Amino acid sequence: MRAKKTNTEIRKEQILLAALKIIGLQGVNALSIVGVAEKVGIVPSALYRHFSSKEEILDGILDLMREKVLKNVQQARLKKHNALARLEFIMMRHLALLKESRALPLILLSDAMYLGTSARLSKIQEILESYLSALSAILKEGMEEGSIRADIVPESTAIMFLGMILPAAVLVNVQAPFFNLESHAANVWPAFVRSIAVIN
Amino acid sequence: MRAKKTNTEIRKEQILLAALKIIGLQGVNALSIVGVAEKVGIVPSALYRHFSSKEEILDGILDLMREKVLKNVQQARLKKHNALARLEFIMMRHLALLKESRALPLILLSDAMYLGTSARLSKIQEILESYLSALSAILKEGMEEGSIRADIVPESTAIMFLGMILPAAVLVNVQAPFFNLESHAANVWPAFVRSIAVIN
DNA sequence: TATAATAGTGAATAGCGATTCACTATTCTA
DNA sequence: TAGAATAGTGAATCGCTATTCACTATTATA
Repeated sequence: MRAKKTNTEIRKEQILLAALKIIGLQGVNALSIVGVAEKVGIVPSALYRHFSSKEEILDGILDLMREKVLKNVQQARLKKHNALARLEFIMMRHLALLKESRALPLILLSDAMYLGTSARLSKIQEILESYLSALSAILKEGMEEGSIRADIVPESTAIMFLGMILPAAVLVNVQAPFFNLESHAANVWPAFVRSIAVIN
Repeated sequence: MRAKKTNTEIRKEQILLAALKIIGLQGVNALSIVGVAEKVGIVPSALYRHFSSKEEILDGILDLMREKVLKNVQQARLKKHNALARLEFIMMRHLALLKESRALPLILLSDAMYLGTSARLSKIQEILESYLSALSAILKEGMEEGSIRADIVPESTAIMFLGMILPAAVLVNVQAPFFNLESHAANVWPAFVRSIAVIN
């Protein structure tokens, strides 16, 4: 049966979401045009009405990811009002993101992603850099506030912050249901605080 | 011209090393039988005299990686005699490993790896688990020694330790020559120590 | 409502990559 | 040194996947 004719804007969204689901379940390499089309409910060739190539779909997914990640950072700024609270908020949100879909880490870690066009590599660079520099900015503010030690290196500390999330992502992938994100967060956060906070 | 007839044991090694180089340069997905055969200097079909399938090559590579990683841990036990020194040694060795070849992280993070056979998934689980439990063991010893705080959770701390290395691996891949592993180590290690060491 | 624009279809193509196989050359060993 | 193993070769196959295209159905618009 023929699929209902649907506006490109909507189909584009559907396609990206379908692709995201597939990636979350089976990784970037398992992403195929046929698979995506099936999930959307159209025929593979119809997909080319909305995206001119598979590459373009991957680019679109990266844009989605950028939004999700940076939105968390903005939210932290709005909802929390000191450096440590903001960082904790971001950490919790990111771990939650992991639970919701494994797609994000699979994408950022996939060789398929940064071995494609060089345009895609720079897109990934940009996402990582803006994320890390947002973290650095929060850290610097904390240093000025006096809540964060003056002798840390913000850039490296931002990477350590990532270090609470990335390994969790890997373990979620590998140990599947046995790895407990909540207790990971509960154990790891105080240790991180200890290494950067000023002692009262 | 015909390749010299060479003993299987030697060829197996050559094949695994060639595969490793390709992975380090271009990722797991770029690994092809043709590519490996070319690098070894034989014809693709000849490869099947030594490995019955591509899967078997991937398995072989995992075994290599297990050795490399666990050797570092053993060396640490031999050469250093307290928990913190051992951990620092392992960290430095692993960062050095990253410089030598980007293959290891690309393998452990590749969806291609753990979306293959379930046998391979359990192999990866085993490597990760034995690595993490070796770290935990060192941490526990440190707690008994009195050099490491009694209120940390060894298992989570082991994951945080990984958190110094994994993000570095990603940044090496993404930012290529601009990311400085040495200064990363220099900045990150004292912060880690601060979060786990007993203050004198 | 006529018609232009838009979206969907199915068949065909093209290329790549893993694997098989019959055959040949080389090495080992009895 | 003869013959059995062993390793290498090139051609062929097979399946998978992205992409194209001519055609059709549907929607929007003038």
